[in-house]
Amino acid sequence: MRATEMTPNDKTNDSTEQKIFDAAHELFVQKGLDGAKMQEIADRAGINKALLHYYYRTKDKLYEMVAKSIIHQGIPIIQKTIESDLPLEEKIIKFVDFYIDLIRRNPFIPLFIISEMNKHPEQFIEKILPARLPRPEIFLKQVEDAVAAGTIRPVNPQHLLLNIISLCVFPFVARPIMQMVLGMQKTEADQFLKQRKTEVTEFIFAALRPR
Amino acid sequence: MRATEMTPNDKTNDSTEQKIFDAAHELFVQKGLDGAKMQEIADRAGINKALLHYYYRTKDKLYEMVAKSIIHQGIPIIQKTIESDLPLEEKIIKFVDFYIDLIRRNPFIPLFIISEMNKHPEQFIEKILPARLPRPEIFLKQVEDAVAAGTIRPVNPQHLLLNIISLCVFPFVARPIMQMVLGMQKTEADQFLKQRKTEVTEFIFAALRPR
DNA sequence: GTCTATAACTCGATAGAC
DNA sequence: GTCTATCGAGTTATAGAC
Repeated sequence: MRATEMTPNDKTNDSTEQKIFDAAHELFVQKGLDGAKMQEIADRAGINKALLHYYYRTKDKLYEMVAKSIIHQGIPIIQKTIESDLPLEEKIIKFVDFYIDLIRRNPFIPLFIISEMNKHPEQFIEKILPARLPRPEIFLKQVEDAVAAGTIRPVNPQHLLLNIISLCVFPFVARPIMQMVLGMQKTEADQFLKQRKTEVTEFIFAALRPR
Repeated sequence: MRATEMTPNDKTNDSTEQKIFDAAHELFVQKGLDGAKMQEIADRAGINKALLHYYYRTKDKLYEMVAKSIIHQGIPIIQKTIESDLPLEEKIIKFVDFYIDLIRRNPFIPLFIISEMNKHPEQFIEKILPARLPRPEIFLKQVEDAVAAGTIRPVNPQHLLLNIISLCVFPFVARPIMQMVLGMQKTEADQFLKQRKTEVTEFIFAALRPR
């Protein structure tokens, strides 16, 4: 009953423990802690309900592991980019590029994080979030400097960061509504979201162009 | 047991029925259909669990009423603005203004809609969404015309609409994460979000300025 | 390690007194 | 209309055989 002993090659490990974890990952992301049922997780993993408890003891513990892995997966790449010492323009391009790629590969993760954090804030902050989150100070300073140097239009650095993230993340989070309002089918929406990278980058740079 | 007979002056009606509705509203918005419990709703309303069923028969029916009222509350104002024949510039200003006001008054609503729509899509589309959603065609056409006339930079109209909505909505949806990453306290975050209206408007117009 | 069976519990819903 | 008491379905969790 060692849930903590992760084998090195996570990806192609089809041990029972891993199968359970993968099934749980899928269902928790889709339905949240309350919506996902242990029976369904067991079914999807192709094993018996009792085994879930054998490997992970409780639903909460299983959830905790899944949520942690989700959070810890995306953070380093964001962190590396935002905290790097690349020049501002390059940094923005890279950030948008990596971030949208990351979300396209895991489109349900942002909504999972946001809504679970709203529903179970204590649990999330205490048990799941890492000690060290990406620190935006370097980026904010770079923006200030660029404003002072006149290479970009005067903007509040924090609002700018928030704008960039909003433009990257929100369309994926609100995808079902977007499809309805813009009258898109699934494939059209896929196509449309694929264009976001260039569209967002252009939009941001246009907004930063000094007068 | 008439849940449909809403008294005209909804707001200052502290009938039992209304108290239940308000408590349910608060909890469903916060925790969603699965997370909210009837016992908790009863407690918050200061009445007994049995009364919930007396007035609203089932949890699903109660949820349906709450969700409908939420959806139907915001739509007309969005619709009026986006479908109006105001000139493009004014329309964008008004849209951002109304939209951010609406969300500031009901900061949990967008996340509620998005996540419930993801978790219970059939129920939401069939029972809760109104027959007629806001139609963006007029707006999209206006953008095309403005691009053709050279009054704004060439942009894809659909992406522009999505950008505007993203900039308005996302910061409120992701507020807890924003607070953590930017290291803000509640009051600071309030203050910061208050600035979004002008910040977003400026950002959009800067991005649309023709070269 | 994996399964069947079942205990223990949560929660939505109902019965019935007042 | 409102309450107490309780039922019954669905879920998490455990016991125990293999």
